[in-house]
Amino acid sequence: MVEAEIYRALGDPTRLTIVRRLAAGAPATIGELSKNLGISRQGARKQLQVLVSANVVHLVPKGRETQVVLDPATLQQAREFISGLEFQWDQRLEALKAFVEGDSEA
Amino acid sequence: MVEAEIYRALGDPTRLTIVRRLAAGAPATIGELSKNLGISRQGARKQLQVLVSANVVHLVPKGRETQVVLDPATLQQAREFISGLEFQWDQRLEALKAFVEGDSEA
DNA sequence: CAAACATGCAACCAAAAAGTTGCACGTTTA
DNA sequence: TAAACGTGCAACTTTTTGGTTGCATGTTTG
Repeated sequence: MVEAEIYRALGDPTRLTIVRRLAAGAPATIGELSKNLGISRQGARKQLQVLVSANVVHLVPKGRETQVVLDPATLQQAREFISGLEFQWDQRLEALKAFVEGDSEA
Repeated sequence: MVEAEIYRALGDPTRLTIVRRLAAGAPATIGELSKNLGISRQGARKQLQVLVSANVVHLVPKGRETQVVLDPATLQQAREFISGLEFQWDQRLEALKAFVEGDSEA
């Protein structure tokens, strides 16, 4: 069961920016990621925590700084769930089309 | 540019339930979709509006009732954006792996 | 036409979210 | 070891969100 939590985590401009930067290979310590988001470091940290709670990201403490790492499995899960919706939907359209075109053709 | 709005729309249990039902081929009038969500019809309508604003769904008025239809293009966009993130991330890991294993091998 | 139906809309409320400030604390490094 | 650095955490404020109730309005149908 895919949780709405995953999408909720991605559903905020600040958090999506963070995820984009991580995927693009940006620095990756909490401090670095917190820069240029237009909010305070503590504010950014709270957003980061939302991503952590949704397992979109996880934290790896190293000495005095903490590395932020993307969790590809969660992204995959989110993507596959959407694929599933699309698949079901397509099937419905196919069925409808067949019906309209004359399912019971001579 | 993919908007966080799409994910925000999916990021709520009630709204995700609505989307799931639509994809699965459930009835599809506002009234039908509003049932069994554990909230009032008006409450459900507000959630539906969020999906409409994010283009996850669109409404087709027919007489006194209104049909709710999934917008597959939006789902596709959401899925492809995630694919893009995964792709970038994979590339980074590949590059890192190559480097660690000895990029400059004799 | 009147009743039943499907829906829209605004006002209001409580809870959650987004962000801030202030301060504490372990880790490097000069 | 003192200062600088990277972080964590709690208290607080302001918006946003999720939900409700009440009522108005167009649409079918008996």
